[in-house]
Amino acid sequence: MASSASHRVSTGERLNTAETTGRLQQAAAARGIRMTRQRRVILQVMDDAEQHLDVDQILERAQKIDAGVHLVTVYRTIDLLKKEGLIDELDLLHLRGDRHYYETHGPRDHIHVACLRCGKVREFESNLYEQLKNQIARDFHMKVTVSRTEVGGYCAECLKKMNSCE
Amino acid sequence: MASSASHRVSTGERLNTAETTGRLQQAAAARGIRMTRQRRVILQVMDDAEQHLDVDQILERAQKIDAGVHLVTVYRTIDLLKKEGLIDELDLLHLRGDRHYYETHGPRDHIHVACLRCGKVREFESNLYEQLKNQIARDFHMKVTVSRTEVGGYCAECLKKMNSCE
DNA sequence: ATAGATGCAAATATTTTGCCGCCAG
DNA sequence: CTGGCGGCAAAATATTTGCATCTAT
Repeated sequence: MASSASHRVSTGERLNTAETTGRLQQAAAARGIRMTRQRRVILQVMDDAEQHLDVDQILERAQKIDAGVHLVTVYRTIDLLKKEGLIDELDLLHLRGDRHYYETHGPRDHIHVACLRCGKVREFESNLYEQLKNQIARDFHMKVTVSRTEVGGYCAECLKKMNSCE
Repeated sequence: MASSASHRVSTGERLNTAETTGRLQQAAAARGIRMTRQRRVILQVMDDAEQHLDVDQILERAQKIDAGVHLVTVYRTIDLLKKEGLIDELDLLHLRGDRHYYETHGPRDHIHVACLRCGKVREFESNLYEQLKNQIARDFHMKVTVSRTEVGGYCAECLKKMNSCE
């Protein structure tokens, strides 16, 4: 949908303190995933993303690094990474249509908390969440491998505005 | 679509102990939602559903009651109910493509727990979940209105099979 | 009476697939 | 070398919209 403006696009200048290759790239290499030019770019985009991205954003950023990256390849690479469990898929409660968002799978699960009015999305970690997943695993005797929690509501600022104006 | 057989479709004979009209229908009436023939049917389908349904399943069931229900109307009615907060939308971790599923918004939130191998989906309620949402509301000073948690993994049966065979 | 709902068809949006030439290992 | 990968176009899926007509209130 070519969002055009309002979003800062970092084309990858955030360097980690110790590494030139990001976590995703290393993880992929460790699993023996064939490393092509396009995949390297897409992995770098994901590694450098400061937040979840949708497919078009991934494509856009990838093409800034290397114009020869095709949308289809983004889809195929995302599929691969999803299957390998290296990235997570979100839809943020369909705040903006049925777009999907992706982010690297960090060491700890977090919850996405979205404001239904201003659209701001924040992340939340909690021991309670870990406990909850453990409870499910125990109660159902199952092995939990993925989980996704998205919470919507109205943030403090929007609540204030809604009270004063509306 | 349009699978002729194999699915039991209860065309609405499950009577509640005290009411003839389901909770959704009542809630909709209470909000002054204009009640058309089609909407009545769709609400009944949702009320009678023993589990989450996707759009095609809703259409299929609705048409068994009244053939003159159009897919577009199902979409529009779902939108309406979503906006009114009367139904919840799920995607069950995209287990089966990007289909969306809908269910009436019960008095208490529950978590959907899906087996990634056999596809079985179970529901889970927990006080921990309520606590978690409260924690988010407190920490962010926000009013939480919707939440969705979906957990995936391997159920006890599948774990057994995977150990013995594979 | 009339605002709002529905049906239908066509438009959009999103994701997947077939096929073939190309490249990493 | 060779099997997997990427590009391209086209298909498949999913959802939304314009408009004329109909209907609940």
